[in-house]
Amino acid sequence: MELSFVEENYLKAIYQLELENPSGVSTTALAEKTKTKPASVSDMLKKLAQKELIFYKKYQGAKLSKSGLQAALLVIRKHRLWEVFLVKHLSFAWDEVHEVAEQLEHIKSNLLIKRLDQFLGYPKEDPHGDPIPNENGEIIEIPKILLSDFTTGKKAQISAVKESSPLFLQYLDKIKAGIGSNIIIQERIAFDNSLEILLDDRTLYISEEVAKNIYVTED
Amino acid sequence: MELSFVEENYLKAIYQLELENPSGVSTTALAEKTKTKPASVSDMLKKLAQKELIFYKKYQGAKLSKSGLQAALLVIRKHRLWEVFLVKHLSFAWDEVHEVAEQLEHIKSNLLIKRLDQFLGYPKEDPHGDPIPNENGEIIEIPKILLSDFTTGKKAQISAVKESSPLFLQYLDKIKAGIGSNIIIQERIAFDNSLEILLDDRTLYISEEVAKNIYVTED
DNA sequence: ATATTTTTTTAGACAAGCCTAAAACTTAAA
DNA sequence: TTTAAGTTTTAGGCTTGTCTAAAAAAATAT
Ligand SMILES: [Mn+2]
Ligand SMILES: [Mn+2]
Ligand SMILES: [Mn+2]
Ligand SMILES: [Mn+2]
Repeated sequence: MELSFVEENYLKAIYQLELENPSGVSTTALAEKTKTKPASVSDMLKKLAQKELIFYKKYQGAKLSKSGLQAALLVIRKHRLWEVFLVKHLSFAWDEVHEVAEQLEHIKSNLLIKRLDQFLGYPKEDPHGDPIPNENGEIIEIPKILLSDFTTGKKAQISAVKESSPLFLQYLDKIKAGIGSNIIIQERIAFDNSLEILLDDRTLYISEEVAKNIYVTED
Repeated sequence: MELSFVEENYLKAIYQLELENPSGVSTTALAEKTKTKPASVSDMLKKLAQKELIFYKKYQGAKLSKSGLQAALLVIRKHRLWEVFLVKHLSFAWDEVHEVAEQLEHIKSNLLIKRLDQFLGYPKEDPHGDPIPNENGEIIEIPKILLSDFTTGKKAQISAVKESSPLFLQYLDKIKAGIGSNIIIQERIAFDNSLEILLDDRTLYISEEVAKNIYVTED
């Protein structure tokens, strides 16, 4: 079944929201994510349900079906492969890729994505540390812990970022925090939940907001 | 001014038809090229004229304005750069690239196209021998002679193809004719205007139809 | 349990691009 | 020069995806 640009974006948005809220995705949340109004979302949910891409009963939120999930993951696969291409081969910074990848992810050509994957050397992760689904739409979600939830004193590495807005990523560049950086929480400041951290042997302070958008894996 | 996907395609189509018919492009020709109906073209011409991308008076055909020409050439630039990328880096055959490039040409990002150009080493021509416009939308149309119009007995090289459908390009692959191949017309067969040619030292026969879709430059 | 607030859906409209059928204009033929 | 044929435009409609306003349902508070 041939999906439109817009349908693909809705499926992707449902996938992302379902990760945070596995019980079902609400109309308002989806409207916010897709930058539309709830009324528009209602229309689209009806349409996607009719195409059996989602499970949906009035007033009860939406969930991806098998085929909807597959479609969403193939779009995400393309998005992330293009991000790798832009960073590795066109010297884009990691905060510059998302907007372009939002367009490139809708290009329809199986050959293209196959050859791109090959050209890139079958990468497993995108520049933000997110896993790249395989050609069957299967993904291995790596267990990630938010830095804000991590144990004080233990060694860890930055494995991904939750937020990937240019402003946030530029801030991380500024403090020289990237995927793979070593990190230890030295102290939690009770006053504002900010953290004193050791980042690749440099001591610095980061806000709770920042810590809530960095994923780490134990070393 | 932000152009839609569809508007970009119309401008490109007008550009291509204007090359063959500099006096102005007819509604029916444009409908054929864009695979729409003349009625739809009339609507769009009105819209493009209103945006000052074309000159257009009812019943009198269309011509690109300065800004319309620029816009068309920037789309063509992107199309051709992507074709080079697909052939040189993703090992696409020259008959497989056009369809994908039709999609990629509409991706909007100045940075992307700049970096792609750099990555490719600032190519001057696409895989079909067509010149790539520069970043200002300027193009140097190389003087090309159709093989069917070329002098018998003179040495020449294949410099471009007019038609670039997969079927035609696959036929050229089959007879091992590519951009840069050496070619001499040995004899014109009066009966059907077919040609006996010497192609890189092999003698073979090609139809008039084929000869009308190959451009050569004198050696 | 009832009332109030919030969320979701429906109703009705609109823009972009497309279509068919009919009218208007242009060109070619008689 | 009138008629016929071909081309182009207009009129009216359709689809996709969006919106605002109003109605309906669900969640929350009294
Ligand atoms: Mn992204
Ligand atoms: Mn990413
Ligand atoms: Mn092409
Ligand atoms: Mn080409």
